[in-house]
Amino acid sequence: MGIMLYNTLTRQKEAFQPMSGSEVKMYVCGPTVYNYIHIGNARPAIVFDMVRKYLEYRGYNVHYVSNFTDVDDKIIKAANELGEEVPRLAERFIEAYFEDTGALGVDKADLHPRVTETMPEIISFIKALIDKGYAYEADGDVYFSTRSFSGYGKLSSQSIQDLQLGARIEPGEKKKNALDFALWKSSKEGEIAWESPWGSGRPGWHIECSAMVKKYLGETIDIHAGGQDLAFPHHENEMAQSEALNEQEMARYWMHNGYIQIDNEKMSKSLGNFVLVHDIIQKHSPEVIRFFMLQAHYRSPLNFNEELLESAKNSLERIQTTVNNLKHRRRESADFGEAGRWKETASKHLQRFIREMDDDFNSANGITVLFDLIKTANLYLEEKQTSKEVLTSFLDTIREIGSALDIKVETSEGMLDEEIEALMEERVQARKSRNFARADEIRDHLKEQGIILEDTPQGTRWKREQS
RNA sequence: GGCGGUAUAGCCAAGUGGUAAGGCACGGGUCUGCAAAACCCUUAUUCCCCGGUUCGAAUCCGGGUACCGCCUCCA
Repeated sequence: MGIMLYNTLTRQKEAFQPMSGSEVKMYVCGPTVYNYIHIGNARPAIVFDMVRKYLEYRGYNVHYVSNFTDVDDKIIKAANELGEEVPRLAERFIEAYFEDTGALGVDKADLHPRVTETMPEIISFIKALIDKGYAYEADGDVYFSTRSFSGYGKLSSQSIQDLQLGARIEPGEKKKNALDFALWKSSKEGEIAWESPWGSGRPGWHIECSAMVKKYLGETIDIHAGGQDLAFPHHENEMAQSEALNEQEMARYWMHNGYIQIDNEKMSKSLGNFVLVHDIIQKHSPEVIRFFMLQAHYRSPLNFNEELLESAKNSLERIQTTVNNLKHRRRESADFGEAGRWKETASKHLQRFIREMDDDFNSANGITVLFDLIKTANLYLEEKQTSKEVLTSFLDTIREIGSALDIKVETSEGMLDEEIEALMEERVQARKSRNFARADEIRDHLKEQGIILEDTPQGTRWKREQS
């Protein structure tokens, strides 16, 4: 049946059908780089990375572009406060972004265009909008005239009249209509600026994405994604600009992820509950954070706090433990019993996983299937005789699902050093001679070093304790 | 005021007409030299409330309530 996805534009699930065969053009709005990213920024990074990887898993070739807003009011403000040059500050936080999202298992996009490197395209985009009568200059600023674009409001399903009520004109703005928005802003004395036909200034916020999408992916793309709050005004405005100029649909599918809350409250500076990824990964492993995020559907609101992370850690460990136990059993057991009724089990689970994920990237249900498989594998491990073939099918399937979601289903084994191996051997002898005091002493000693021993009918297995 | 989202066990979270997935935590049991891991049992007669439609609703309709978000360059 193929992939179904929820399209914000039509407010329903639709069959996913890219424009050209298996090629998918996907654009995700990236961060404004003036600080470390917080946990709310991490969600779109993670969920759309998941979407991308799942599409690839399903055989699509994804062209993935995500921008950096590396010049805007907030960056200028932050730079002033720190007494740092804008480009240096932006560069610093771009590096931090890659570091943080990389830890969370987010792959780099194929391209990460920056505003400052897209200036010629932005300027000609604006010029073309003025020429077509969709934008006007006012004293060095350029505004998009929302009234001139008939489709304005269709993404957020609001009428111009309703929007008008909430809109206002800030002091100093020279727009004709409160709903108009800046394409180009003239610079103040001493501010970082670029030359343009309207004098020196910098781009407005929304125009960069329109220019970048067109430059790097084309006039129409398949998927345009971002946080829910970007739907209005950011995406609405992007869409208006692009469709006014190109006279064709900007994106076929619009995807928006739900918000993250901290203890059921909005994360905001005034509440002082900002959680930076940079900080939280000092205390909780980034793999757990990714797993936690994917345990909820991407469009649902998601509450975040450390207890929830702790619980997610235990859940993930259940998977890792089973993988470890499967590996141990396959290694230690000389059994090659009949596969029997277990033979098809893993592949059936894999089919279920695909069915769930095909339904609007429901990673929550995908992970449930993984747990069902874990349960089945654990039951199989209770059998006296196990077949290597079945053990391998369980292991391979768990790994396949793990890699489709890019969650960490197995812990790194590392090498045991000689001292530890010697102690384990000594303990085997101690247990044989029923010297349990010594055996327990060794087990406790190793536990202090993060090595956990478990005795099974197939011998002693070990695993490293997770941080 | 306009637009939108969410309300399911102690906690998290699936489930859009067919009789409540899964995970975490808790309790009991099996296994074990003891543990650990695992398995088994137990844990929501019920899905925010009130009406309605239906043979049948957490799921559809009407009306409420609560919380959250957007309309303020905040993902």
